[in-house]
Amino acid sequence: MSVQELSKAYNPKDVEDKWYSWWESNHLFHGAVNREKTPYAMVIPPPNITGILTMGHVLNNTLQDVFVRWKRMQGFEACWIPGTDHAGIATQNAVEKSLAKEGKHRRDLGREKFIELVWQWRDKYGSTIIRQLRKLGVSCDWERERFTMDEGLSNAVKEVFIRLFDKGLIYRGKYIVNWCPQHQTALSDDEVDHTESNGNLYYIKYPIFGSEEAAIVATTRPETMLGDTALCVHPKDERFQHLIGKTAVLPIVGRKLPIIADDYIDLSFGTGVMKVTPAHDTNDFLLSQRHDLPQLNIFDETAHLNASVPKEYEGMDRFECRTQLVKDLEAQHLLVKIEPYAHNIGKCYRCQTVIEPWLSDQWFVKMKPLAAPALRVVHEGKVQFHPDRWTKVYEHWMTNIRDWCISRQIWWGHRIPVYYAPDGNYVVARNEDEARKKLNLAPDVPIRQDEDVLDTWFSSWLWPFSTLGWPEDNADLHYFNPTSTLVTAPDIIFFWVARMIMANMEFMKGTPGRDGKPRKKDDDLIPFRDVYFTSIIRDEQGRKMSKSLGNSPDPLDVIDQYGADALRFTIAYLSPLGQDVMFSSEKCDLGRNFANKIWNAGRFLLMNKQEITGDRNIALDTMPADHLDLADRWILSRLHHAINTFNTSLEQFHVNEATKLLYDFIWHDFCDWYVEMVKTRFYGDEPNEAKTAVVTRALWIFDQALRLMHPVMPFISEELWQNLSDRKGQSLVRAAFPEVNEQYINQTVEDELNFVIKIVEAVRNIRGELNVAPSKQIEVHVHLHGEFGEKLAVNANVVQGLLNYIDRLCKAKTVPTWARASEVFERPKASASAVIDGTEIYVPLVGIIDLDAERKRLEKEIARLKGLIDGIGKKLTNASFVERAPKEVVDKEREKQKNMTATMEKLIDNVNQLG
RNA sequence: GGACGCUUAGCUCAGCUGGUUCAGAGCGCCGCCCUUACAAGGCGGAGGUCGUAGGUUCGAUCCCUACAGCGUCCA
Repeated sequence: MSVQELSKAYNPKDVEDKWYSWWESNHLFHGAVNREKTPYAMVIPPPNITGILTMGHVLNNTLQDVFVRWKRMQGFEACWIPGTDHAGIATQNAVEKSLAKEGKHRRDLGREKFIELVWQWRDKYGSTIIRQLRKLGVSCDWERERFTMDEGLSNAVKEVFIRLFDKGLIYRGKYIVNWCPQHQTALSDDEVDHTESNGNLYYIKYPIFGSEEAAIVATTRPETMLGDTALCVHPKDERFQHLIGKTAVLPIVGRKLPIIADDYIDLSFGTGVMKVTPAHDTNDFLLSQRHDLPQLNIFDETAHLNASVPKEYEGMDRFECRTQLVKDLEAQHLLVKIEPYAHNIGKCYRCQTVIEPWLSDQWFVKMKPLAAPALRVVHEGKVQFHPDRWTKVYEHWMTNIRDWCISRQIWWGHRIPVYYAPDGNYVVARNEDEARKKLNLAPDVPIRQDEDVLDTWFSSWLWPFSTLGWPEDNADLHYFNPTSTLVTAPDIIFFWVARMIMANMEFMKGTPGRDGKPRKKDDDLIPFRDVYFTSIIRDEQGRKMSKSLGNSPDPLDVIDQYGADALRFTIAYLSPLGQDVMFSSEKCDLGRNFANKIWNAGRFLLMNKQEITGDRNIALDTMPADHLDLADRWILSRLHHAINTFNTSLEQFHVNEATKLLYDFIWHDFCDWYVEMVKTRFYGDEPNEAKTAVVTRALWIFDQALRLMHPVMPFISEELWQNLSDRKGQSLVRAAFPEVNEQYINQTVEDELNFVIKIVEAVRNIRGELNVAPSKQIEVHVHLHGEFGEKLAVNANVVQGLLNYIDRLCKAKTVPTWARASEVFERPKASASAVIDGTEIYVPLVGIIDLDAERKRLEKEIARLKGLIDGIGKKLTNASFVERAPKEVVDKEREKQKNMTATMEKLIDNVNQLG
């Protein structure tokens, strides 16, 4: 492997696709039952087939990949199951839209033909996002890819419906849905656009039965009064205590309405008396359930008034009716006033028709019994949320859980497995034959399957086990479920996370676990142990990234421009646990520059390997332990710190910390200091055998660094790793992750090298501040004093080694002087100076030095020290500090005071010496 | 209206359960350098009374309370 192959700048395009297809074709991401290993499984939050890759997906999937690659390298049997979700309404809309272009409606085709068309659409466009994910480098087990409409997953859905139905947990009932009278379908909440619009607030008189009094009610939708079945006030509202329990008379209609009390009422809105229209307002509907009120539907599916209203309004359009009704109320002097009022109106996001909350027949799941165990496992910490605060949100929702409306009036999705006989009897069955048997129907009697399909979430809540083959019993399911970590966005904590916990706990009961025995305990029934809630990606102005704003950069463009590793690194670096992220593609400079730095560090080491060893292949299995010096021991100590911190950070789900650590370790410790120090030895006069040890060790450490960074930056790390040594077909994907060896962590060594670093920085500061040209060779007198100076001074060889480093890093010639009694020390004239941990350095610069500049520089430092010393002095003269603070703290302050004072005094001497 | 989160350098953010010369990093800015890995780079430097007001403590960016601003979820 020759260095000529490495270009001067890193070019991700040369390496990314190449390695990805190599990894994939070698099945390196595949996980399989392996009793020797502990499984680490994850399921992907299935993106929907209409989607394209967004920055949210980038964050989410980068994090998952970091975790799964890390665990895989640590020797776990890692398995990350990918797949997609059929997204009922969104997909149906996409296909209907293209049909509309041909001037057709789905009803023109009929259900079967239409669904065929959706499948064609799915085959054509449904894998876009999956292809895009590969560009990001994610190590999904593609051999296990699933789709929520697959046969297996469809069977799971059917099985679950039947089991819940048989258990009495699924029922049919009335529910308010978002109804689009134009499309004549229910819409999900997120398909309704809420826009502020200017309407009116109508104040209407409702006479109290058997009294002269009237209650005044404010409403934005007077026409719905025809469906009123009660009036409601707040139980603590003093104004209306006397009305509670009485009866009001509905104007125009004459129906008697009970007056009830409920603390749902907003005391400050309108008059404080609310009309209750259960069939046409969601909150009123819930109120009617609590108070057992009738629910009167006054609209048909096109939002025209039906037969349950007085004859003169029947057949009217809802808005026409409003106008007429207002006129009629006015005529009867029942209209008090009309005020302009701005409020939110829900409109169909496709046709902008005003949504009608509409009462209709729907299927429900009873949630309370399912919620109890799911609440318990989170409460007891068996499933842990990160950040932890989501636990509270979850508990609140779960304790107030409502039944789940699972039916949708669309065609694309899992059709509800309910069959009706002509007499209206119905059964739940896996297919028509079974239904006939259950209903006891002859083959020639017509039978009808329910028209509705199930909510898409009704298939995705089964994801952690349906993807593993359930309801078929198999080893994968036993081994990989429960999975380990789920990474997802917090906005679907209720839709998805909570329901997965419920489903897993309900349906895994009795399934054999890892030990082969039927599962009973909560620990075996949970779907995952940890849930990581990701940040929300915003643009630089803090707005959510959204399709309609068009403010989201296309991740593929970003990858094209910066490389996948740079994007991954940057997004991980920018995403603290639980905080939103302000992203813009320019921020990927950070990751790209880092990748380039890594690349060039590798290039440099390879060049020197070639130079020193004559391009011999070097095995990097073990750390060469010969010819170690302080710098070597230092970088080893730093490396093992880094491994330790990386692991701890990821264990705590602090991915951004792990990422920062990589950056600091590689850029600063390794490149800025270690590599610069190693150059001294590469270009020095040590025997070649020693140089070989040095370069091999540097390569070995770099090899460790590549392993460390691989979970975050898989492409560049693999490329360099392959170049470092002959890997004989092995991949970094499955190489061993570095392990901490405490032996290498050595604080004394770090302190000693930090002493050298501080000297170098002091000399550089002198050069910079006094404008000494970088090319100018200078002399540095180092007068070894103080803790480190005196310790180091014991061994002249060690001192010389360190001074060589200083020479190289400062472009200087150091002159050591010893602070021994026997040595007479003469301070060099006209020198710039500094004091580091008691050791003094002098840079004699006759003729170059600007004495005023040096005086200013020293005085600034003296002033800084004086400020610190004064601060400490104040503390130490404070009797209560000395008495109450722990002794170590007080001692430390005394020590600091002593050292700083000594340093300051030396500097003052130096200023005086300048003349 | 309820719950939660955030506010630190010009910008984006670290600071992980009060005390390390604690006030930091990256970008941007200023100065000097194409020094034989890297100008996507190196070296040096200037920028902040840690949102406001109180409180606890010997000691507060950190803990408590209130307030202001921003944001999310629920109603």
